[in-house]
Amino acid sequence: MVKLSDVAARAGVSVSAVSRVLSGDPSARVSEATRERVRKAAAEVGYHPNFAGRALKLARTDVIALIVPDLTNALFAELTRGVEDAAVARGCVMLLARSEVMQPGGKMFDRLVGEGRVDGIVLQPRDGTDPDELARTVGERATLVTIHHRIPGASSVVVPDALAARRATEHLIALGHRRIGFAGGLTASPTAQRRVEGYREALLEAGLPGDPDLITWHGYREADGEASAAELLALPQRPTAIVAANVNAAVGVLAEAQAQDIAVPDDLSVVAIHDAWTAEHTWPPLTCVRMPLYELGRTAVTALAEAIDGGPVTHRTVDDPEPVLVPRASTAAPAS
Amino acid sequence: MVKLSDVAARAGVSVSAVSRVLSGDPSARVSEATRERVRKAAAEVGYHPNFAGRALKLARTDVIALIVPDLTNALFAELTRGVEDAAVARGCVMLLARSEVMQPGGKMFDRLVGEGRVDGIVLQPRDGTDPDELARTVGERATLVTIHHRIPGASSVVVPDALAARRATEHLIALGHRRIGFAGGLTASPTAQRRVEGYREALLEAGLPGDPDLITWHGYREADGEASAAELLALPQRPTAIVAANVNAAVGVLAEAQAQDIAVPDDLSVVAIHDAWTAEHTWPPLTCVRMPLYELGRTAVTALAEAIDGGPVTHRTVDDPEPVLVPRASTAAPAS
DNA sequence: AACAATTGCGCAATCGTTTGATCAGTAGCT
DNA sequence: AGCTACTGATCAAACGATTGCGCAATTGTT
Repeated sequence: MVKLSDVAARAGVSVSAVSRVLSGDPSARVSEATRERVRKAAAEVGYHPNFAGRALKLARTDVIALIVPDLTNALFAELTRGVEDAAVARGCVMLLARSEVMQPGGKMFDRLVGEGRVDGIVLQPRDGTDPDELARTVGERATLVTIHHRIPGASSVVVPDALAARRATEHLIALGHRRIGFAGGLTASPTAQRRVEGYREALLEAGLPGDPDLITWHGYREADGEASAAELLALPQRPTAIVAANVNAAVGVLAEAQAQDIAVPDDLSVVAIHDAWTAEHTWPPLTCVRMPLYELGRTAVTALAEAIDGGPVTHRTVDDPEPVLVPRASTAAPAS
Repeated sequence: MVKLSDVAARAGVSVSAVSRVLSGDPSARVSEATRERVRKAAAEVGYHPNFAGRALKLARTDVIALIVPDLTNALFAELTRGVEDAAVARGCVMLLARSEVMQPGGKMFDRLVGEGRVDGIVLQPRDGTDPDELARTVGERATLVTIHHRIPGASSVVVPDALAARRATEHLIALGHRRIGFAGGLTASPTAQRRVEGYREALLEAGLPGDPDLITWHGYREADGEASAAELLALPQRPTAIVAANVNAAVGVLAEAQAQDIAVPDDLSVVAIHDAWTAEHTWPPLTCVRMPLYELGRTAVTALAEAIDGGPVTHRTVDDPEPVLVPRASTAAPAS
């Protein structure tokens, strides 16, 4: 591994000079001729600053961790890209981890923050995580930004959930649906709460009755979508359309409809909040409301960087671009 | 951040003694009484060894990187779990990256290995990567284990692709199919080559003719599966069953069949190589051949650890557990 | 021409950990 | 008592990069 002193020897200067030149210290007093020789020498031997030495001296690793509940979820693809792009733009490396193994309070989380392996963490808490307990276990030890959730003492970033649910519902209303079901996440999930709120607003505004039976709280996974659909389709007065709180749940809704021989979209329209490539390949392809997840990731990194630099705790909502409806084949006017 | 000297002061001993006790140095000559005091002090102040200091001294980070083409692919879930479990068992942290941003030869890859951020890398090359070029850009700079591919000079681990394809094909033959299509990956992909080989073996053994028209080479993504299905279903003598080289491609096959109003499994059976939770939620649920991807991940870490410790380059095939057929609803006896 | 200010660069301490060398004290042996 | 052998613990030198400070040499000022 080529080090600073190798470059220094080759350029015929001291290590300090090399360090200053290569790190671009503006207050460094080094002649342009020397700078040139140093840069040339560094390039020739292929110098890269040793990570450990640098981290030790600077007490900074330029690593940020992104912890999500489930890496395989297509929804995290956009988020991950956003976080990674923003991290790279700041010269950081992104360390990605599943929250299953990287539970706050867990051994691995301890290592991450306790051993000073990361400068900060972007965390999407799992559904059902208690915010207060999370705040307690993280405490002062790590710089944290949460997404989709707010916990005391940490910055957070969310997407306009209510607006997205509203757009989805409005789309169905515009098509002529009057009995619209909602397949939501867990009751405890603040995201789910915001979404059902948007759904209710849209109904209210259209002068439609809000039947509580039409709202289910199962969760965000396929199986949860199936359960929601089963519940809604068993209703004496079955809905003609369903807003699913998430693409995965929507896939479950489609599966349950298929299993019950209910044609989509002829007998049942389905619209999902969030978009992902998986939505294009279901049958029928899913109408979605696309959320600014890429920007969510970027914003989270911005918030994290500010917090690391000692900035105040902030709570942001990503509202650009707005949630937008992506019409596909799973929605149509009701049959009747 | 509490450090060694803090623990030492609290226990009333030198830092060296603390270091030796806590790192469990067997050759250390420290009395049991002192050991106890040190451990107690460390626990009381919540000591974690500083990552940077340790890495600097030991020239080892205990971080391994896993680089895959696409994080959102459900197939990587098992692999990732395997790598992570094995890494944790060795006291390592896993850094996960998309190969898109972490291309060997790219800036980020350079930082990873050049700055000494990782001890080694488990890499799944993207389809179409030239092995020789990969070997050249990585060179001596990083300890590497590739999965699914072999490149000169690096250890590798693969799964029994031929056997899996063979099991899938045998399943269809047992159901009574005689005209079986193959929706393969890219021709350049060695994985795809091995799979088509297994497919051919099964046909041969059953005494069925191997029609080259029945083999397509589009790729592993949904769209590729659709293209493969379109090609196969347009054949004058259409196959009654298709072996898809991968779950995602199989989803594409299902979508294309739906689009053409071809009923699965009544008019067309579909079996996918690999299993993933997504396969349970397609319509109809996909019959799959489950591959030992978790073990692939574990084995890759074992191979990497050996290579890091200076062991020889090895090439392994994970053959325990064997590929096993998971029957679901997408396969049945042919209609005729 | 004398002095101050500035430029260009190197010295050496520092970050936290590990580890070979060292040293004082005690026990064992003759 | 005199010697060796061992025990229990400390000292100090690394690892590689950063940075405040100091020291010449040069330039600028009067």
